[in-house]
Amino acid sequence: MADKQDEKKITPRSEDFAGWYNDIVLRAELADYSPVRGCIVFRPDGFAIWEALRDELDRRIKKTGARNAYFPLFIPQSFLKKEAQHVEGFAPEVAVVTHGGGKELEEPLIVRPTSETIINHMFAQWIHSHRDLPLMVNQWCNVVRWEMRTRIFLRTAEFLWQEGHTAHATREEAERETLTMLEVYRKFAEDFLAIPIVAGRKSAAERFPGAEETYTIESLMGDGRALQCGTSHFLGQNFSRAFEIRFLDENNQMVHPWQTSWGVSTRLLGAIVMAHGDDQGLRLPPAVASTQGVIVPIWRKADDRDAVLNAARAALNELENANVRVRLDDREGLTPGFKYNDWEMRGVPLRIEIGPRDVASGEAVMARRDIPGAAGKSKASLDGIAGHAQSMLAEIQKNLLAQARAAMTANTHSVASYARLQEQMAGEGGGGFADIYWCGRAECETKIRDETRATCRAIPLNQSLSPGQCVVCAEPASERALFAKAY
RNA sequence: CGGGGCGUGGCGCAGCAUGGUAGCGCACCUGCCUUGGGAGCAGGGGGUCGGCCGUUCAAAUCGGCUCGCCCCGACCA
Repeated sequence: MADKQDEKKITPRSEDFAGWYNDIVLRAELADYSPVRGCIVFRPDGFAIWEALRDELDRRIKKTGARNAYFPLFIPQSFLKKEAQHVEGFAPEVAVVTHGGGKELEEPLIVRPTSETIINHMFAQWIHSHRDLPLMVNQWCNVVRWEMRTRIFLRTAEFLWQEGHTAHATREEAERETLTMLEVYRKFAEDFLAIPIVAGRKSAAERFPGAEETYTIESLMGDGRALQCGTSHFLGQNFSRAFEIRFLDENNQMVHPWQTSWGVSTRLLGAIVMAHGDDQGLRLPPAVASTQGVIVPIWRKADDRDAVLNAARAALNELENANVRVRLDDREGLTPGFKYNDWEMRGVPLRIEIGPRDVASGEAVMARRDIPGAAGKSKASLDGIAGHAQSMLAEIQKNLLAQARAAMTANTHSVASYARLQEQMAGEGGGGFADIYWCGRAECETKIRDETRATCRAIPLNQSLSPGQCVVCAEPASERALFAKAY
């Protein structure tokens, strides 16, 4: 019997984080492996999360003034080579199409790993005057990067994302745009995905190939490893020079525009799983859950059945009318216990249990996914159930962020010596964030990486600290940086 | 590419040392009975053991080769 139970359970998070993560993704039917190495299938429950996330972010992006467009999947190979750092960064992981229509192509096509090159090629033809600026486009698409090692959602050979590309008349305006989008991402991650974020600058080593500055929203997962959840790049004039984008400014001078690009990907699905999941399975923030609440009817005797189901349907109706995304699990032949476990695995934020006792008392049992076990159960009157559910969902949304933030805070350590840093990063698995003074030099960063496997995740914005000494070389350091082992 | 693990019904595994023609749990189908934390009983269907070659009267089991997957590392969103 114990064996039967164990088989149904997922790998405990504390025992094997990677195994736990894979179990949840597969068992909650978010995604499945595909016949193609490194590529995954997004199953309906997983894709629904992406759709919810995409719809919300799309609204927020459009509010900043960007509009959606679509550029081709294939890019002439020569385009990649136009920007020196860019080609160096991406060439090794690019898929190349050499044949089409039964013939070898005159010039091979690459499958986009990102679209700076082809978009800027088009920008060069669309931008002639300062009146054409700013030009702000965004596209939702797939990209391909031939990664050596893949992890479901976190790093797949093909992934879905949005990439925004903008061109501006002045450096200042482009820099402002970079930070505006970083803030859009930060708020989106925290308010919608309930994932706590550190917003900061990347070190030169971690910068996007071709960018002058890269900013990141970084988070910490349950195993103490950091995950880059989104990036916003200030490209300077690197691409506008490489692709000869020029315009006449107000002074009749021919100049290159200043540019940005920014993106988030389906990696965020992995972030949701890792930031919120527990040993029972997935825990979805109500905002992204396609099913926010599930009603489980319970009856013993046949004559209870109708009364229970009637009450359940009435509740369903009221909740639907209040725009709560709810469903009734009236599957026959399954015990309530099975259904509880099933919906908990799938991450549904709120469960509403209605049995004969509840019908008699005009109540329902509300079970919150964010608080496991009996502690998360309470009663609510069936009359006005929608209001109860809505306020409870709002609390769950807030609480998931609070829980994740508490975990991140508990795993962030201010470290004053190199020995302490090594200690924190020792052993397998993550070590959380090490908040250190760093002089900013690549030598010290490399030393840390080589000796602890931690890398610079972010140099947090808005620091108001007095200068200190680099934990590695003891030279003066004007800023603190967060180092961690990363996904 | 280096290290580790693994390929046997849909899933998880046993069988392999001492070769004899495949078994268990879950899931599935039918019926009865059940439903407040992963129900029970009975009866069913489904695999030729990743692939190839070899040894043998006989291979899931022995030998060789090969393909694939997962995990850890280097690369990266």
